[in-house]
Amino acid sequence: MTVEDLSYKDKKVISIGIVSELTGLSVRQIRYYEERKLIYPQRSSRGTRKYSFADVERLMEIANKREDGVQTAEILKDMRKKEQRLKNDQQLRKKMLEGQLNAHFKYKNR
Amino acid sequence: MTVEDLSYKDKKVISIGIVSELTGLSVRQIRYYEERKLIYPQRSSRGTRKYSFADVERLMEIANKREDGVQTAEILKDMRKKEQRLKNDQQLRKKMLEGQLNAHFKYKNR
DNA sequence: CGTGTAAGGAATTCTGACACG
DNA sequence: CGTGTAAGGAATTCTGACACG
Repeated sequence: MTVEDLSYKDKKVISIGIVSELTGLSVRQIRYYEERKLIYPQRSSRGTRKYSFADVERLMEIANKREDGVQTAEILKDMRKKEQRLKNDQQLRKKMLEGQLNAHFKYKNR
Repeated sequence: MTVEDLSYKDKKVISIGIVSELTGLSVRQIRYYEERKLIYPQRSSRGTRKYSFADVERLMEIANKREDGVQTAEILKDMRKKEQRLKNDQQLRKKMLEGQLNAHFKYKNR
């Protein structure tokens, strides 16, 4: 996946009506999930909401959980946990890389 | 690039207003280029045009050529030539692959 | 809590046409 | 040829609120 492709996934260009078609959710539901901090659309100059493909996928996950009876507050907690795990993983990888670099320079410079 | 990423680039989900912002072209210009067969948006259920990121990139190419004074008829010809070259290349590659396979089986089976 | 709906206003989109050149 | 614009209508989007539960 190139940098350009990433920008496709995260570029906020889809209007709420299309998102509704794509996800099967009503526009009312989509706006409500925003109110509950589950999703963050961008606003265009005149105030209409714009979503990315990543947002659409996130909304589909939310829809699945809601169908299983999970409340929005619960979904929010799960998402925050997931993000935390991701951050921890990234820090761990960073630390391991630093360790390798240190070991490398110890051997090389002495 | 995975199959999913391809679908992002080619999925027609962007309304003409956003395309106008993204490309700097007026909606009048975008509709006109469609009239001249340079671009093929999809129509939603109620008739509004929907564009993909690939369409947006194509429109930016068109904009560049128009700035250089190239007429739409000329741009259309160039695009058709380009597509033809692409097809020829693909056929050539296919033929070469077939040749390799033939050579392979000749040695193996006799 | 989560979602539907009617309300009123603003902005978008569509088509066919006239204008300029 | 390529683009702007006014025209009239239809559909979208927005917000705050009431309703149900």
